[in-house]
Amino acid sequence: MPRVVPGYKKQARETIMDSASQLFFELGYHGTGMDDIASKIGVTKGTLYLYFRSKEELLIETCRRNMLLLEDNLNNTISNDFMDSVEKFFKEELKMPDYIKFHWIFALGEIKSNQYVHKILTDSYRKYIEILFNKIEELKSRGEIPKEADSQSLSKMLIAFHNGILVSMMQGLDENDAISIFKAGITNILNGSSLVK
Amino acid sequence: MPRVVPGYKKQARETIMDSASQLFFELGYHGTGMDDIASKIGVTKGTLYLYFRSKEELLIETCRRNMLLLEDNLNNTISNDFMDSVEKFFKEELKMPDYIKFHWIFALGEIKSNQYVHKILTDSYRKYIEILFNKIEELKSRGEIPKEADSQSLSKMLIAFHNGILVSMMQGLDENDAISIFKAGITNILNGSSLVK
Amino acid sequence: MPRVVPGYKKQARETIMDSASQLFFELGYHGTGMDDIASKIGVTKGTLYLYFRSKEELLIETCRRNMLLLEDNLNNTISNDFMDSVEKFFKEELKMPDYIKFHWIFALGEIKSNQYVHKILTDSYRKYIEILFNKIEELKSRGEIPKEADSQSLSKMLIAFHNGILVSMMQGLDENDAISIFKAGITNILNGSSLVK
Amino acid sequence: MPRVVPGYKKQARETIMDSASQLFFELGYHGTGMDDIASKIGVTKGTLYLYFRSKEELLIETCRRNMLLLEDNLNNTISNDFMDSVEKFFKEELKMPDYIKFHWIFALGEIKSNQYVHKILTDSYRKYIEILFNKIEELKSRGEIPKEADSQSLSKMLIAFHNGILVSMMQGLDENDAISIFKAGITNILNGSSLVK
DNA sequence: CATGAATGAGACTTCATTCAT
DNA sequence: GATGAATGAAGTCTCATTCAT
Repeated sequence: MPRVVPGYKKQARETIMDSASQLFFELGYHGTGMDDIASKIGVTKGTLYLYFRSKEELLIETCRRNMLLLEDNLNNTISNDFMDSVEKFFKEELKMPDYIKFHWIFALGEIKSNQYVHKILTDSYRKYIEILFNKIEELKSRGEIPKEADSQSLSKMLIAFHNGILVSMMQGLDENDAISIFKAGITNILNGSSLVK
Repeated sequence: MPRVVPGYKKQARETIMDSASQLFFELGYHGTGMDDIASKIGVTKGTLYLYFRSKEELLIETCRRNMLLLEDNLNNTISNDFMDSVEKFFKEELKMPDYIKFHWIFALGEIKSNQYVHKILTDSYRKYIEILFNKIEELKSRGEIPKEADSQSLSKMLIAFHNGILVSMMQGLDENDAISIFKAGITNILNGSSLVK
Repeated sequence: MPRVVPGYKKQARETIMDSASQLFFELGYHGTGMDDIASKIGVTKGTLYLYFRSKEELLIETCRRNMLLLEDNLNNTISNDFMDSVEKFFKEELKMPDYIKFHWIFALGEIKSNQYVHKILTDSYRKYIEILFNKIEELKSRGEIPKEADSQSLSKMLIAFHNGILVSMMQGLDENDAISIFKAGITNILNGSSLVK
Repeated sequence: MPRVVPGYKKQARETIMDSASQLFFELGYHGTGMDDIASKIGVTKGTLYLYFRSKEELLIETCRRNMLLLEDNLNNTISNDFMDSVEKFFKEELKMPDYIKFHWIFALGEIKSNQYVHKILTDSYRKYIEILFNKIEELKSRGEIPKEADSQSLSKMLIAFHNGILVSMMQGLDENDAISIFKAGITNILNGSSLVK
């Protein structure tokens, strides 16, 4: 690890979190040793403790960072042309490495046993709802979605559908299928939006 | 534990799998000790090894059994009136204890590191697709769904949406919301089915 | 196990000791489980405790019995024609199953940690010396061995040589070689007996 | 344990092997716990695993090292005056701690159940034969042993006799007796060597 | 007489964490 | 800042022994 560099500490933390992310995703949190994380980036175990107080802190920080990366993608890609931007959003997401884009699926395994992970995931869920809610309201005001539609419910449906597709990918759904049913599903959900009371 | 009872051994295995299921779900696979599983049902560690060769075997058998319980619910509730039965299916599912209905979410955490869990989950995915595919073909033949709809894609969308809702519940979506958006979403997806090429 | 037979209990103990002997020899004392011993003869673990108070008792009794079998062979084969009888003795010994003829080699591994095994082996050593001592004195009185020879030392040499050959067999010496060097060695030792002061 | 010393790791391994050797000899391999080995040298169990991957590796390395120590003694003491050097060899051997000089006797207990121990012991046997064979051929060429003697057989006899005496010592033969019959026996075997066909 | 379910102590091994260097 | 030796608690699994049936 290089040092005496401004922001060095921050960079080192990132490097460690990358390593941890990948391994947590592949081996699970408990299945991953501090040794594994360290040797993957060519340092020794002890070094990790210079940057993170404990393995749990590393988990939490990693979790938080990865959720932010995913949210960033939503914020960066969503635009006025909704259908266009959902496609762009999803394609960008699929370009991310598995250990980022599927990160929250791994994290769900820790949600019951770690209050911090729990908070990160539920907060994130609320944030997604909020972002989509606002977008949908905007679409309503532009007349692209009927005013009677329930924006709350629509947001939740869109999120559920999106997450469900990622889960399906882990169970064998291939990427091209994922993209095509993602677009079709989103369209159907929005088209049928007047039905939601 | 009573003994010298016909089917006793099978019953004992079930008891152990119930205990394991709950704890795996709450603490994660690696976070759960054989001690925990044993003492939850009032026996000692050693006893578990009379019924399962190893902790991994216990994981796999538990996984397999729980997936079957979920599939059973689908098979038992699906009927001619599709919209009626999806509602029934989902309500029955929600009645199951968390450690059963959310079981596969926990299992996803092991999917990368255990080939048997991987197979169970991917096989299950394929089975769900097949069941829904057949049902949809039937609906098509009865004219309830346009013939142009792609049954494969529709099945995958329905599954993704369903799974996504369960994931959302773990992130804070409440049960009543879940039911109402489940019904609405399924309706929308099916109504828009003609759009899927 | 058949029962209601006179001497049944004795017979059952023999059967168990045979099983134990073989396994102790193949897997070592600690490497052998009560389960292994029991299942080899088609009974369950619990049964063994009807015949032996503990695994240690089983070890000791097995040890004692096997040493007696080996001594019996010496007593049965030794006769007036010494050179003839040593050959007969050795050939008979080689016919015994490995777990009997090499038994004491296995037992040496327990000699330091079990006082009873220790006593059995040292007693046996003294008995062998005594038997050979008497035989050699007899040979001396018949003039077949010079009177100046030290019968004690000769006995010890013969025993050492014999045991050393069995040890060599476990290290790869083949049976035919064993027989030929056994005869030659015994001859040489006796021939040179006048040299022992 | 001191550290950051050149060769520290090697030294630590030696210390551990010494501890293991003694305990294996006294309590047997299975009778010895990693705890015992560790606490004898004032470290904790975990430390052992920094130097040996497993208990079995520790056994094998210990076995190998001890056999080498014994071979070294043979190589270091054998010289032109054969009778003189056999005595020196044996006296040096007797000076070694019990857990070294009797090590192979303990190891024989594992020979049937561990292929590596098996190989170490059989290889060692072959090496001893080779060393002695060469020495005897040399003695023949110097006319100290009749040319008709079979060097192979003689080597095997000498080894058997030597090993048999060590076995006898474990069964109660005292050291002085051992030395005197060792010398006498070797002499007799060599003197009678012309008889071996 | 025989079983086999259950035990519980103890085995080997791993691993997050600490700390002297 | 980084190391790596050491720890000790905890994990999985085994096994001699007991006892109700």
